[in-house]
Amino acid sequence: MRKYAAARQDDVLSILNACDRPMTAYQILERLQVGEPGIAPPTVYRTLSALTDQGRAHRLESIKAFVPCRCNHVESVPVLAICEDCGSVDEHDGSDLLPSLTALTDQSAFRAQRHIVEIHGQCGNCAA
Amino acid sequence: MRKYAAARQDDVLSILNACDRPMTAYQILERLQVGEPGIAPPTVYRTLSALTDQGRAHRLESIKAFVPCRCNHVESVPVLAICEDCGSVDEHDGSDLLPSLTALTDQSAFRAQRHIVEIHGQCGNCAA
DNA sequence: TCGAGATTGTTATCTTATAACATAACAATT
DNA sequence: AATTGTTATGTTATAAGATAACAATCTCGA
Repeated sequence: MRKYAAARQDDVLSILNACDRPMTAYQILERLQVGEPGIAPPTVYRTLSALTDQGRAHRLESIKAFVPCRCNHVESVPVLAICEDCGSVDEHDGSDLLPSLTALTDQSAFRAQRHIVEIHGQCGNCAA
Repeated sequence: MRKYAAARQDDVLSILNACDRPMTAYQILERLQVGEPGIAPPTVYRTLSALTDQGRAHRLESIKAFVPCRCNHVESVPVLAICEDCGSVDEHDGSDLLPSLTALTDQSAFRAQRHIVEIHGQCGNCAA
């Protein structure tokens, strides 16, 4: 009935990895409930929030969904390209953007902590 | 009872402009209902979606709120800096980011249509 | 004026997310 | 090992955000 956070995080991450599309919190919840019927939304949200804090998963703010991190969790600026046709998501390391971003925020002495960069469009397959 | 889209858009925009913080759709709804009690959520969402399509307002995806555009609606890449302490939002023209962003998406032949750049941190006042 | 098409209003509901509290585990001290 | 304080996890209920589906109204050309 009770499961430690780390184990649950691994479960959720493998659910995310088993899917080639971003998943919403409630889709993940459904999957978890197959094995553990009592799971409730806060458990999923807490787990997802731990995973995103660790950089092991990313939340796609603009579509309210989650993907596993495919970049070794090291980018300072994850860039997520979302295909509006097929729903696939591609992750890039956007560290190169940092100087330009800093130039902008320095204008107003803003101290940046977290960068969100999402791009909507068509992936290579769908645009072809 | 009935009001054309353009007029309603102006109403919503001046509500947004009268507020120095981002507003959620339901906060805007509340304000509208002062003068027009019958207004329902879909009206607000339709109006906001027209405004954001026109570039006259921006949606802050990461905090589910809206701000009026302060940049003459011309930037190809709006950059929104959100202060996590006071909630204020600063808008910048991120057109300079475009070359780097394009370099990333070109790797996978992704065709970008819309860029979302949001930065969380502390504004000049709060960081001081 | 009539009717097709577009716009706007309304109802109801769905999805997403979290507050608030309850319980269980762990750790430190005795 | 019992007591107590602290943190982690589970549970209930509901808040907040968003939209589908349909109804009413307007516009404008024939």
